[in-house]
This record gives sequence, C-alpha cells and structure tokens, in this order.
Amino acid sequence: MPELPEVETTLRGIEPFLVNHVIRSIDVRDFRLRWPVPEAIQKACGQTVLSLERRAKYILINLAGGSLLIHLGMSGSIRILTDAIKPREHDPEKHDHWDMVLDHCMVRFNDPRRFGTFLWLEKPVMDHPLLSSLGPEPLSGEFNGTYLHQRSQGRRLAIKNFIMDGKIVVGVGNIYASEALFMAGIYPMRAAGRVSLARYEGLVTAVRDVLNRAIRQGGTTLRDFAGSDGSPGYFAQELLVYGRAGEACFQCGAQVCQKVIGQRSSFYCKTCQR
DNA sequence: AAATTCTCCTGAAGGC
DNA sequence: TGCCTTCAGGAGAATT
Repeated sequence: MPELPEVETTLRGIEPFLVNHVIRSIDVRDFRLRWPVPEAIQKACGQTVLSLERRAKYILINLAGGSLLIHLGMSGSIRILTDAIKPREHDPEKHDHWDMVLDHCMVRFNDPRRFGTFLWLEKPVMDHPLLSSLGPEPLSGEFNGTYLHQRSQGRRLAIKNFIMDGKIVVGVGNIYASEALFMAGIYPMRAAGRVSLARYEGLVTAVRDVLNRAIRQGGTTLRDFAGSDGSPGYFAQELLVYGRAGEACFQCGAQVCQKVIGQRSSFYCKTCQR
C-alpha cells in the first residue's frame, strides 16, 4: 500500500520520462476512481511537463496552465511503457484505468481497488481543497519536536492516530507509524498530549529515519507495490514490528503485539514501548 | 473543536 | 473445487 516512500519512489521513477516532454493524449478506460475522473484532465494534452512534485502522498504533474494531481490510493501503481517492450504487452490489463501518452512512452495507471485519484487543478494548485490544509512534510524542518509537542497539547487521542492525521503531518501511514513509534519507544495507545517534548524529538528523528531508509530501498512491497519499472521495494525486510505479530521483538525478545487502533492494525512491543 | 464512524472497492485468506 | 464471509486500508465526509 503506497505510503510516502512508495509515492516518492514512483515519482522519481516517472519524472525523467515526463519532464520536458509533451503530453499527447490521455485515454481513460474507467472513470470511476475515488472521485470520477473529470474531463478537465484533457487540458493537459498538448502541454509540456514543466516539473513533478510530491505533496503528502499526492503527485503533481506541473504544466503551464495548471497541474494534474495523482493519488495512488491504497492499491494504485504507475508503470512506464516504452517501445522496448513488445507491442502486445502494451494491451491494457485488468484495472489499467488510464494511460497518458507521450511521444516516446506511455504512463499507465493500475488500481484494483479504485481508491486512487486523477484530477486537474487550476493554478494556484496549493489552494485546492485537497492541498490547502495539509500539515508540514515530515522530511522538512517545519516538522520538529517543538511543533509536534505544541500541536498535541490537550489532545487525548492515541499518538498513533495523531501522527497519522494529515493536518498534523502528512505522509506517515499505517506501516511507518508503527515502525517509528517502536523506534522511539513510545506506546502507540498513549494519549498524544501525554508525550514529552524530549520524546517527541525522538519520534521526529524516528519518522525521518524510517522514511528516508524506505525511500532508499525503493519502498515497501507487501503484496503488490512495484516501482514504475516493475521492480519491488525492499524495505519490507527492514520492518521491525509491522506484520510481525507473535514473533520475537528484535530488541527484547518478547512477542510483538497486534491491536486495532482507530480501525487500523497496529504492531508494537509492550515491553519496549511505554 | 475533537473524536469517532462511515464510505468507497477488490483480492486474499479462512471456514465449511 | 467452490461458495460465502471477513478483513485490510488512504483519507475525505458525515456524525456524534
């Protein structure tokens, strides 16, 4: 399931195929994504891609008149198809919902569960409702211990839900939230307002570290995530607690626990995390 | 305001 | 082998 590292991996994979190239056409086979794919995406046709940008888990394809916004939802992936691949392999397969055609390649979106997004945003794009009230990027300096501690004052929800709230900080999904809390030694059910400044500083370090390492590994492939060239991510082998319920904690040997917090499966060690 | 619940959807996994 | 049930999950919307 794509989280920030998987989105970043996807962006880096498709960026060189798009920047400074002209979008010739966009063929949508199934408009039924999270929101219906609007006709306005056709405004991108004939335009040259100026840059690609990631904000939270959104990918922005910036053009002179506006931007295409893509979200992978939880099962979306993007592949680049070139002439190096046999023509018959270019036939769309199940869940290949749209293609973006350029002179030298094709960008193809696949999403079994159709929770993904494909929209056209007029400038200024950051004023769009999906982007305008997002919290800071976790890899930016704006995300620090003082900031988190200040925002958590009086909040009683579980710290895990707190750091997964996109208004607080973006891009920290279910897998990396569990991992970062384990690394920081913080019990995931602890009330957000009951975490000290010092421990928030440790948490910020852990979030940055786990995201950076995951990006370096090309993301986490649990079931079916693949980069734009079809290769899997290799971070799964570095996961400390996620998906390891019942197995031994790498730090103390106790069994890793699994519990649903806010409708999300969470993994932790009740010895190492307080 | 804050917190919780609902919703979209399909594929995988488990039960019988 | 096959059918039915359950569950996972990003994140906005609706509700309490």
